[in-house]
Amino acid sequence: MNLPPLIQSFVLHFGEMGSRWGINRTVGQIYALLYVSPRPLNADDIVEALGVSRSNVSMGLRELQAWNLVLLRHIPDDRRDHFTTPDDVWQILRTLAEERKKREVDPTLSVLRELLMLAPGSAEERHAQARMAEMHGLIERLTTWYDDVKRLETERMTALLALGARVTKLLDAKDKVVGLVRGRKEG
Amino acid sequence: MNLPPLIQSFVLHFGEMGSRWGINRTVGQIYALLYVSPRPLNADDIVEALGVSRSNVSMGLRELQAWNLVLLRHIPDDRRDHFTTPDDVWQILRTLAEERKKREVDPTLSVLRELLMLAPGSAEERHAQARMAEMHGLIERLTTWYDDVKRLETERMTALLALGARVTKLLDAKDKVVGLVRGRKEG
DNA sequence: TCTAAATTTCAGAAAGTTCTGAAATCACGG
DNA sequence: CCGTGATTTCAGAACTTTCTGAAATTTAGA
Repeated sequence: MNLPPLIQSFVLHFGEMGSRWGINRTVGQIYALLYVSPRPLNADDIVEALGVSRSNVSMGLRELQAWNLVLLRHIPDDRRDHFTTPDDVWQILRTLAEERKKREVDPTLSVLRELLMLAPGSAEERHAQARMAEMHGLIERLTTWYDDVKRLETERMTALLALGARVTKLLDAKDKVVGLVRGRKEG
Repeated sequence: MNLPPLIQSFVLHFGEMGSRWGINRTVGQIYALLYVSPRPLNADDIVEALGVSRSNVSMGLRELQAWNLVLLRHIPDDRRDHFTTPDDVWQILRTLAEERKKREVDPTLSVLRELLMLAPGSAEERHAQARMAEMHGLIERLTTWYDDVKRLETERMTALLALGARVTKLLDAKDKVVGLVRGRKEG
């Protein structure tokens, strides 16, 4: 590996965290490298920077493309494929959330739905099904909320984040106003 | 493995998903089994239900305890340790979020902070640092929001979820009211 | 304190994954 | 439609993780 110290530390950290994030070391390193690079890199640039085999880089880029985390760019007068990460970190976050949901949540949701359709054959199975229903309900609420919120523009998203838990104060205020209006109409 | 079909499907699914969630097959299966079980189980119950070795169950339970995902219970007149999962699925979700943050996010946040303190040695490093700053800013916003929201009681949490993206309408309404009040005071 | 059941530890076997170099395939310019 | 360079595929080597059975340790009651 042959990189400026600051970048090397960042790349190595992403490599180490890779396994916790469900990707392998090389994939993590490739992503990190592309993320901080000021210009698109081709596969050989990555081979040289990280000191791994050409084929490993090829497989890593393939996986990152499957995750929609890198973009293929073409440089004029250069046949080779070049890669970057999207500039907008919010967009990256959205992509990451979307892909993780697809891989880590959706399959479970669909298994739960299937199992909840079956008739329980015993008290034990009836209890199990009740627990599955609780889990299904929770996940469904969360994903519905997520589907809703993911469509917000970045600006509204940040406004929401900045509000934090104070959002519930707003909720209380709304309830009060609604109460007043009702009172006036009905009274 | 010797389980009613409905429960077996659930347990097998959790085993398969385990690797995507950063836990191993046995750990996933143990958790699933405890989650749907109507009463606390001891290690031998789990060995029998899942058909894995006693020591493997011991290690799995150990890991689940490290994740705070199972509770140790004692049954009167029985020396053996028994295990359950918490009843409240919201509590489970909170625990899961907390643990994942601790393992998957916090280390990166602290590495980013460190690297942002260093003086860049070149234009390349300066650019890299700017990218790291963007990432750091995003993660910090998100974790601050999370720290804020995780303290909400379940009821308020569900209210917030139910509102979904409509929460931003509320935000607009608030801005309008604030504007009105300001206008009155100043005008 | 002693005993026996319960639990944990640990070294090595089994299983799974990541990585490489060599060969195959692809695709562009002539 | 050929030659060259870019890219992908793939079998097996290297490495990592998971799992087991045996031995060691812990624990609760006699």
